[in-house]
Amino acid sequence: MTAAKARRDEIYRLAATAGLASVEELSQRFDVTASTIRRDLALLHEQGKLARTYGGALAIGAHPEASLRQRIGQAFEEKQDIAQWAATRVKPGESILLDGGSTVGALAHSLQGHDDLSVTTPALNVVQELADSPGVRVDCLGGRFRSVSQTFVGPLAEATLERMTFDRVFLGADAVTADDGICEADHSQTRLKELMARRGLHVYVLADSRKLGQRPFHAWARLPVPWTLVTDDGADPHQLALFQYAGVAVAVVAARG
Amino acid sequence: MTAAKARRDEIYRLAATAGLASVEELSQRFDVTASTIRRDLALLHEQGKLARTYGGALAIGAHPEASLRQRIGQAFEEKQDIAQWAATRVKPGESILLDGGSTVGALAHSLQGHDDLSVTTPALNVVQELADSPGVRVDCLGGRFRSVSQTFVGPLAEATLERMTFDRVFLGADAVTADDGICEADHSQTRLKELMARRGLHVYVLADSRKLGQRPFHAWARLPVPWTLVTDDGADPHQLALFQYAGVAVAVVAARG
DNA sequence: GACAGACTTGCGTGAAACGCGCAGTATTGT
DNA sequence: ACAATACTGCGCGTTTCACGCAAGTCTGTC
Repeated sequence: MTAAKARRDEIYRLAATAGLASVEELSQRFDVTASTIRRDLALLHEQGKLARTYGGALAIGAHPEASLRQRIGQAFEEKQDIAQWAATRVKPGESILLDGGSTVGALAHSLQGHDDLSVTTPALNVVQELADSPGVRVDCLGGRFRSVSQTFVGPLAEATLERMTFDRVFLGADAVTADDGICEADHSQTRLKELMARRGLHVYVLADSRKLGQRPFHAWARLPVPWTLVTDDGADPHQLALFQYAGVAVAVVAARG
Repeated sequence: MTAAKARRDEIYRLAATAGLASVEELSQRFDVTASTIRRDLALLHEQGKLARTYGGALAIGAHPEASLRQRIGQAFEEKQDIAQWAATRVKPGESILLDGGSTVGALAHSLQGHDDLSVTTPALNVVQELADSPGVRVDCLGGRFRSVSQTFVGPLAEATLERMTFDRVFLGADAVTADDGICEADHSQTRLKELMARRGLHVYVLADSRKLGQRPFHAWARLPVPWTLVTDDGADPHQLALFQYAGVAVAVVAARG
């Protein structure tokens, strides 16, 4: 197999896994020029294996929709790595609670095909990622729908949650600080997150490094220690120290996982 | 509905039908500049309704909503008429419960822009139809997700429902008979429908005429009379008489209403 | 081992498509 | 009637693209 063929196969595999791929990323990953990647994509496009987009390509097959949303945030690779680390925490037979957001969505994607797993979530993207995985039971919380985050919030969600507990809870965040916890745009969102955190034995917050120490909004969800921050190795060591000092367990996931 | 919204709906419909659409074609068809089309596509892309390609857009969700969209194709006009009649029943200030399925989905669409309305539903398509209507509060029941019907079912949905009542309940059906009620493929579905029917003052079953008297499956939801059957004027009079004899109110909607 | 032919790659060029901001117009809500 | 919002067209600079050319690589044969 020539290097070119191998690369095309790999591109196809990557695109099918992640849902989409960019010319830029691919050219860096394989250390070839964008021209070459474009020629590869054109070829794969002719073969009907993937669709061409502006600046990249899109898988046609199984899961275009949800994975597409993951890419909307920028730290795609980091989120993928964080998600994969988190997926290794989950053991068969467990009941877990998955929050919304693209990072947790990536985790849901990684959990496809897992066996004997109960997943509960207030997030539509999680539901759709896992809806057709036979070994995974998915229950969705109801409630008022927030279209910006594609999640359910409010009394209905909270009431449902109060009758459930979980082995592990995975939370997303718009931003997170050591002092104040998770930052969101909306109080209904933070309220639900606090409640979610109280319903689990182990609580993980999945946040790529650019979210650390940011304060873009003014609604906060405080989390009772101990909990675990999962982030990537682009994080500022000083920031991480702040979290550790506050009693938070920190897991740093190396890139290229 | 503004021209812009109508155009975007149409673009979405076109793309979903044809599979893809080009900026050039769309701009000619609607007689607007390419910029406008690009903005439309960007918006639809954000909403996750289609994927952007170089020079156009590509329909996605071949899997997730394909079954639903196929059924939308069937008896489309009739469903539209039935939905519009049903929408006139709904008064401001009411709380209503909307089931899943394409006919009730069409009703949800007709309710866009209504004022001071509380809608509860176990169906994803209803949620998404009404998510951005300011005057409509949408609450979704949680539960186990059935991807074929895009609805939530099971104990969680039932438990939530038991703490609510409604002015009007609008049910869909795979088929409906005067003797046995609503026919569905799945017992979890019929169970939920029975419960839904019990929570409302007025119960309507929206079913186009080809569903009347059919028995494609063997799970049945019995409904306590009185309830109202809403169908189109393609219905066999003998069938309608059977319903009336059983104590069911029958509303026949004339085509092109 | 040398050679020819097919394939692949990087680079440069011009064209196409893109996003963005601005200003004018239409629509909506009060 | 008025203000706020949404929409549209246009112009701008930028990004991505397709294509051609020359250099480099791989493959099979003599």
